[in-house]
Amino acid sequence: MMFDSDFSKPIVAVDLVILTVLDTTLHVFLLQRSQAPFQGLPCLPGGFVRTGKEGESVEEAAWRVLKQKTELPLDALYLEQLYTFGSLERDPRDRVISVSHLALIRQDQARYIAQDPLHKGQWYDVASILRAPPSDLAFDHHSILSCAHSRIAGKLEYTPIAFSLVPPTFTVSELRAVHEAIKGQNYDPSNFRRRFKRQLEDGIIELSTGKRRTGARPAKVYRFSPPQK
Amino acid sequence: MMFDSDFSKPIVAVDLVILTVLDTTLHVFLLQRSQAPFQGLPCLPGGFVRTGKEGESVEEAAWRVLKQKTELPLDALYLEQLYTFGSLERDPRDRVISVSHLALIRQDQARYIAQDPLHKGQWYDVASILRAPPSDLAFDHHSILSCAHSRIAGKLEYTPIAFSLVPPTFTVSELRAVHEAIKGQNYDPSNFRRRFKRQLEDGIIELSTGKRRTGARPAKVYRFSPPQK
DNA sequence: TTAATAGTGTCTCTCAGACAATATGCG
DNA sequence: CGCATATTGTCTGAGAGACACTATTAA
Repeated sequence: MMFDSDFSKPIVAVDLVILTVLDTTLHVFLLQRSQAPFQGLPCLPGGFVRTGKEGESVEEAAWRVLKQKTELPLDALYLEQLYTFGSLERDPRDRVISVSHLALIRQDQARYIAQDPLHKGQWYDVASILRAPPSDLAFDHHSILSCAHSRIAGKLEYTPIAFSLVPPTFTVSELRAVHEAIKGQNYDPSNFRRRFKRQLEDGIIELSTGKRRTGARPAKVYRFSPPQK
Repeated sequence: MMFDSDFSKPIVAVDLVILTVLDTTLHVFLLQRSQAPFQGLPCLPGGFVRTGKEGESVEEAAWRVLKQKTELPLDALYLEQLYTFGSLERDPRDRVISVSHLALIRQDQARYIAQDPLHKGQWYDVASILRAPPSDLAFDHHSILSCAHSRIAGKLEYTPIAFSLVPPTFTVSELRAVHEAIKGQNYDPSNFRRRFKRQLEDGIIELSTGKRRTGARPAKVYRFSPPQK
């Protein structure tokens, strides 16, 4: 029977594009490959999907890899599936199909990433990497990163995805800075504020207490409204 | 070495959501399962991704399955990857991860689907199936279909995806009928025409020759502008 | 002639971009 | 005080929805 043949069994992996906004620019978390192929090159954190008795779903695999390779606080993390990369030559060793994922983490939580001495995890500027030759990253990870960047830039327009990249309370400027980091362009503070206010009226956001100073003048602090019952 | 272990090898399949607009409503092409599990239930056409010497990419697998299970004219077909379904229980027999795809075919080409006597391929009304219990389709194919429907409805707003569902030349009404079939709602003919005209001015569409009668009065016929050099 | 669709025009509302103007805190 | 950012307000143009109105054909 077809199911017993190894013929139909490539390896399935998950790869993670973990993004955060550091110092007004979008950054991605990459490890350094400790062995061939692509030894020494940066690569996305990834791992194989487990099957058999200890089997896990693809989504569970993504969470597990996140936990094992980053030590990030999982409850502060946004995760969604991105795209499945399945070309024949993407791994020179063996046939590997990779289900890529997009993960978002707030700047104030991004520090907790483990500094695994073997892999030397590190945050890289996304724009620089995307400008550089694809071969600066291992495997087809340049394509995956590019795909992730397109996805988040697109979703920014019509979903509250930016909220995953900002602290629990935030000023209008802070939220705007996140948008600017992702889109790589500046927004008019006045016009951005107007869109922001609509979300306030819609009950998506609400005023918090206190003020915070990012620029010259302290600004009002907001938070996301708790989910409606 | 990790790569030799069967531990990391689920089966990878592709499943196809093939959509067309028949008689003003959105339809999906389904086969009837000839054996257990889910014997007799409708299911999406699918197949396993080949590895090894005759290996193929995930995308190639999708095209191959399309060819083998439908006999549709491939050059008249739009295809894009949708989402990867990877829960543990989605196939009761074995661990199968499915990379689902969305395919679109014009009504006038949709007739050529093979009537494989074993599987009884057939077009089903999408809205009815989505309204019915998920268990009316085999496996998790109800979820996959639902995902495909969301995708095409979303893309309709900001991409020229509807052009894949209309003949090479078409009237404004015909294009509008496609939009209405996908969204399940009617559009004001006047307002729809205005959006259409903008695409004309932008050079996306151009006037063709002749007229065509769908309603009482023959209408002008348009076509997509050939891609810019 | 009439029914039905093709096609045009208008009014209003929302929203985005550009940009002027005022407010407030810090050094 | 004076600078930088916060915050408010105004003007304009693009585009969507509602809807009135005219044009053209088949029956």
